[in-house]
Order: sequence, then structure tokens, then C-alpha cells
Amino acid sequence: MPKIVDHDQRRRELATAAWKVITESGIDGATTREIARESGYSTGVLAHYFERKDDILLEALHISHATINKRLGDLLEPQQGLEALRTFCYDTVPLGEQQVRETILEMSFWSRALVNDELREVQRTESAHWRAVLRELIVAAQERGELADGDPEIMTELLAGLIDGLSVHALLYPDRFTKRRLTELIDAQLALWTPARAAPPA
Amino acid sequence: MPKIVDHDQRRRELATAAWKVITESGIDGATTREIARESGYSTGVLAHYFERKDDILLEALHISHATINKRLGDLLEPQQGLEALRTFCYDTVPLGEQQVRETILEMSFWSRALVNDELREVQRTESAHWRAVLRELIVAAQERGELADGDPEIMTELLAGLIDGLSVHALLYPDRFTKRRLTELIDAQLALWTPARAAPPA
Amino acid sequence: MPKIVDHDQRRRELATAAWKVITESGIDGATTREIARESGYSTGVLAHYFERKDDILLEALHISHATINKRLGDLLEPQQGLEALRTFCYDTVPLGEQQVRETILEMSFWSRALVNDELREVQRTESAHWRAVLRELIVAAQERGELADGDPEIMTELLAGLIDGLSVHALLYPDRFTKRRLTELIDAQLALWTPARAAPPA
Amino acid sequence: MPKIVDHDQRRRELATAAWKVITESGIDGATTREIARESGYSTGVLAHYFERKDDILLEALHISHATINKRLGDLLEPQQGLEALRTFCYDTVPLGEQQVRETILEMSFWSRALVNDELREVQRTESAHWRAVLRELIVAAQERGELADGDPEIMTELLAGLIDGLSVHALLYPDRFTKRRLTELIDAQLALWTPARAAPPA
DNA sequence: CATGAATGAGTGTTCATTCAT
DNA sequence: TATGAATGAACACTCATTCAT
Repeated sequence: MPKIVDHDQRRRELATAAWKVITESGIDGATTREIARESGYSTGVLAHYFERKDDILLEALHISHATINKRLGDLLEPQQGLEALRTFCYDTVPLGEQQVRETILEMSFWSRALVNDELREVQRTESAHWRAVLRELIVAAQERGELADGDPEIMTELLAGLIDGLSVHALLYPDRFTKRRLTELIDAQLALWTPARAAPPA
Repeated sequence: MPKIVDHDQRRRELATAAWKVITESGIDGATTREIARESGYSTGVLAHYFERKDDILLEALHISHATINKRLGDLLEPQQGLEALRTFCYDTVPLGEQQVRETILEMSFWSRALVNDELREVQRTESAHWRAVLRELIVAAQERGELADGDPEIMTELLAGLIDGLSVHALLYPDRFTKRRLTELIDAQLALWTPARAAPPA
Repeated sequence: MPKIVDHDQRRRELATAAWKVITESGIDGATTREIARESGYSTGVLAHYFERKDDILLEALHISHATINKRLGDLLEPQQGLEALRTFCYDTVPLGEQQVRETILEMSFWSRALVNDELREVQRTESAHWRAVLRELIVAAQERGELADGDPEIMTELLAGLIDGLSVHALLYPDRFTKRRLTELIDAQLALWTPARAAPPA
Repeated sequence: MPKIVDHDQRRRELATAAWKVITESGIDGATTREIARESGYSTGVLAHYFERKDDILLEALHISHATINKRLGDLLEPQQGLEALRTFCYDTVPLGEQQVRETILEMSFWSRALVNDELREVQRTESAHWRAVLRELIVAAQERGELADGDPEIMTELLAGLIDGLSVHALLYPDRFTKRRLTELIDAQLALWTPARAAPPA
């Protein structure tokens, strides 16, 4: 009589433990022992649900992305135009504890992706989705006349680049980046594309 | 008479070997044995010139920064205004093989800096210098009327963030970022601050 | 059901292997590899049961002391007075193979204790226990009139010092110290405190 | 024109540096680098005067013994009988800073001698000399009627053993062994062999 | 299913020794 | 004679992975 276990649920549980360890101790601190300890299971159980340790880390990355997408979906659903775009930007920079951790995780994977083709491919795919969302928001804001005309591809790349760059700087140089400063900078960039009447919210 | 060795020269030699290994195999691939192999010396020699392995990596970072600063100094010396600013931006994104490696190295250290206070402090200091140079270029371009007025602090942060963000994206998603595309994007951002007559070069 | 292993039993097993290596190859020969080889396990297993190598060595010392205490307890239980005291002395000098090894181990730790505060503290504590036993035996022999009156503290220190000193000499200069000679010497010291009628056994 | 160097003098210089390092940092802390640093010469010079590191350590032991013998010779020269014997005992236990170091060195070599035949042979030879001196002092005191009759061989071994045992205890358990206590204990042992009138000095 | 004991290759580091200058 | 650069084996320790129970 085998114990009934939700296989996917257990995988998520373990990957979430990995997510926590990475965002607290860095990716080099995310050893199998530490992930097992955080999950409350033994190290052996990891082997049941993942072939290799890298697969756990990859699943942690997926979970992080899924969480972000879910949250963004909920946040953006009632919003439109420039407001929605601003919300997107605010939510993807490390303004809150959760976003700080998400950014730490993302940065941790970047350096690994540089020497790991599979990982880079995963990031490429997920980044493309994220960028498509951003592009849609930009186009929608343009259509409502709340954002200046201009090549949406270029505007997307600029905004995407800025968001990741500011996120890095915010984590590495926290003394230079208060939360207020971070929103100010995003607003400043948006203002470059905003007709005078569409001022940022107070 | 003892064998004559320039101690600092040998340190640079070893740190340069570390630089190569990191930029080719990632920071996790930069083991002492690998650095020794790349340098052509045995592992024991590392102990002669560095107390700890971390000191070698840190020295590799310093060397990278010094190389960048030297190159930028030479490049910018004959230039002025917006042209100098554009040169700065072009030279700090991964357009060439050398800059690609420099960016890889930088990104490799970012994730470590997240959990290493000493490393973060080093990066903070060196980043401040780099940002000050960028700010001066912006102000100079504004004074010549080649760049729109506006808070230079904010413009500096936006440009600095964009440069690092685009650099990350260029390395992770090379299919999306040809060299041409990278310069186009930088030009697009500068154009947002450029009076109509100061068009980017063809 | 997991493999059932008595954690403490395995610790003892490994520490006993360390005990053997130290007593055969000296404390400098007691490398992790050698202890692992002697135990029949791989090097990695040591990390399961001990945090640091020093902890293994310390446990080997504890085991040695526990073995001695147990043996002395059994030996002394049916004995009394001067006879018990003599038994104690005979059993704590390297007369047998087991005691030779115990003495080697003890001496191996002495030199380390000179530059290791924690180790010295351990030895201080255990030595105090051993000395207290010796003192009780001396007092008991005095009470039975089998040992001359005199400050038991001083007699304890003299006998304790003599035992350790003779043990050292017996190991370093075995040609000078046959087993017979060793017992003669102990008897000679006891005789200094013994009324004429209480002659040593033949 | 070769530099004129007194080969033996230089050897002593280096061995004395080794002596200092051993007595300050323990025999495991006596690395070639540390000995070279203490001597003021480079590591390479050690190879000029000694074939192996062990030879330096051995020479340090010889120097220690020679120093002790010289000092004892000077001390004992004007003394006779029991007074000379007591002086010998007092000077060979760790009552002063110099003697503490000598004892540390001696103990450091003991544990090595257990697994090193050459070293044990050296210690055997030097110990025999030392014991002969002690025996002569005992016989002389007996001839003057200041020490009880008795087998001088046995008395020598007992006193030699006691001296080394107390020395060990004094270093390992300094809280139990003040200088006063150490002399008291030696006096107590001598008193066992002393006719009532020959009391120890105040 | 789950455990955690066991493996052994790989790590950073230390160090006696060699040797070109 | 003296230097100290260089070597490379050996060290304690870490860790992803395997597997008997």
C-alpha cells in the first residue's frame, strides 16, 4: 500500500526550499544538505524528485518566474495604459522584500547561465515571454495616447534593460537606492516618453 | 644573487590568468588548479603572491577595472561633449571581444557580492568612480548644449542602469543583440535627451 | 525504513580507529585518510560523525580514558588498602601492550596540549579525576595503617608525577626499563612510605 | 673572494632560531618558513647548513641540552652533597622562564621520538648522560651522610622519573603547580631519603 | 516512499624541498 | 654564500550523488 504523494506538489515544495536558500545564502550556499534542511526532508528525497541538483535549481527558477507572472497578472488585470505599464515596472524592481529575493535569485542564475547553455536557453525563453508582456503594455499605452509614439521594440528593450540594470544597482548599492529613488528613476524614464499632461502619480 | 622577479608583475601575471579563466569558464570554474594551469605555474606559486584565493579573484577584478579605466581615458581624451558620452557608452557595453569578457567578469562578481560584504564594498567604490565619470560627461554635454537639460544625477543613474542592463541582456540573449542593435539602443536613449539637430552618427 | 546505524557506536568505531593509528603511527601520522583506512570506511564518513578532525582525536582520547577508568574500576573493586594502590600504579604504567599504547596516546596529546588551550583543559579535567582516585587510594591505605602518615596531597602528587615520569622513560628507553624493573621502581617508592612489615609481594 | 662564514656558528644560529620557534609555537608550528623568519635568513639558507628539516630540529635539541649541561655545570661546581643534588633538581624542573621553554622543547620531542628511531636514539644517549650526573650527585650525598643509603640506581631512576613527571604536570596544569609547590614536592621526595637533621632550606 | 549512511572526487591551502641566479 | 621563486605532494574538508534498508 504505497503512500499517496502528489509528485508535482512535492517537487514544488522542494524547489521552494531551494528558492529560499538561494535568496538567503546565495547560489553557492545552496547545497543539497541545506536545501534538504530547509525543506524538512532528508537529502535522499531530493534524488527521488530530481535527477540532478541543477534540476532543483532550475525548478526554483521556474517557480520564481511563475510567481512573478501570477502576481503581475493579478496586478495588471484591473489596470490599463500607462498606469499598467508603471505598475509592471514598479513590480519588477526590488522595491519589496519578495522582489528583492526574486532579483537575488535572478542575478544568481545570470552568472551561471554564462557558462551553461541549458540554463541560458531557459532564461532566454522566459525572458522572451516577459518582454512580450512589456511590449504589449507599451503598445497599449501608446494606443491610448498616454505614451509617446516610437518603435515599440526599441522602447521595450530600453525599458527592459533599464529595469534589470537598476535592479542590479539597487541590490549592490543599497545606500544609493532608496525605494523612493527607484520609483523616481522609473518615473523619469517614463516621463521621457510621456506627453506633458500625463504626470506620474504623487 | 637571487633570481630577480618583479613581485607586482608576477601578481599581475597570475591575476590575469585568473581573469582569463573566469571569463572563459566562469567564476565557479576558476579553481586554483585551473588558474595555475592557465598561468603556466604550479598551484603552490599562488600562495607566494596571494594569501587567499579570494585575493586573486579580487585582484583580477581590479585589473579588469584598471584596464577599462585606462582604455576609457585614452579613448575620451581627444573627444568632447555628446561624442565623448557616446564613446563612453559604446565602450562599456559588450561590443567587442574584450568588452564581452569584461562584462562576463563583472557579472560573475555580482552574484558573489550579494553574499560577500567585502566584495560588495569593493564594487561599490569602483562603481562610484565609474558613475562620477559618466556624470561629468553628461554635464559637459549639457554645457555644450548637446544634451537636454535635466537633473544630471537622474540622467546618470538612468544611463548607468541602462548600460548594465543592456550588457546583461546582450550576453544572455546574444541572438537578440547584434552589435548594431546594441548601438541603436544606446543611440535611442541618448536621442531622448538630444535636441533634434544633434542626431546620432549614421 | 532507513539503514539502522547506532550513531554513537559508529563514532566510537571511528574514534577507536583513530586510537589505533595514533598509537601505531604517532599523532602526526593520524591523517584523515589513515584513520579512514584503518576504520574501513571512506574519508567522507568522518564528516558524518565529527565536525573537525580534532574532534576525532579528542574522542580517541576520551575513549582511551574511559577504557582505563573502566579497567581500573574492575581491577580495584575487589582490592583494598596498599594492595589496591599498588594495583593502580602497576596498571597505569606501560607494563602491557594495551598500557603501552595508552601511554603513547597520552604523550602524543601532551605536546599538542602545550599549544592548544581546549586540549589542555580536557586533559586538566581528566587528570583531576585520575588524581582524585589516586588520592583516595592513598588515604585508604593510610587509614588501614599500610601506608605511612603524611600529607596525602603531597604523596598523591609525588606518586602521580613518578608514574607519568617512569611511563615516559619506559617508552623512550625500553632497554633500561624491563617490566620487572618498572614494578621494582614502583615498589621502591611505595616502600619509602611503608612500615617495615608491609613488604611488596614477591 | 668568498665570504668568510663560520659554518658551525651559523648552524647554531639557525638551530637557536628553531629552538625559539618550537618553545613558542610548538613543534608543529616550527615550519621552515617560521624558523627562517625567526633567524632573519631566508628559507633557502637552511638547506645550506642542514640536509633535512629534521636535522635542524635535532640540532635545536642538542643546543638545548648543551645549554642545560653548561648551566648545571656552573651551578653545581661550587656546591656539594645534598645541596648540589637539590640544586640539580630545582634547575631541571620548569621553575624559570628558560626552564619552562626547555621542558616544552623536551616534551615536543618525546612524542616524535615514539615513532622516530633516530630521534629516540639521540634522546637515549643524552638522557644517559644526564642520569649519570644525577647518579653521581646521589652517591656523593650518600657518601657525605646527607642522603639515606639505598641502591643508587633505583634512587636515580625514581628521582629522574619524578623530575620529568612533575615537569610535565607543571606545564600542563599550571594552576596546580606554583613554583613554591614544585620545590615543596621535590623537597618532600628528598626528605624521604634524608636523615631528620638534614632539613630542606627555608 | 523516505532515510541518512556512505562514497570519493575535488577543493583551497600548507609546506619541505629544490634550484637558478 | 645567500636568495626566494617555484615545485608538487599531502593535507583537512566539502559536497553531489548513490543506495541498502
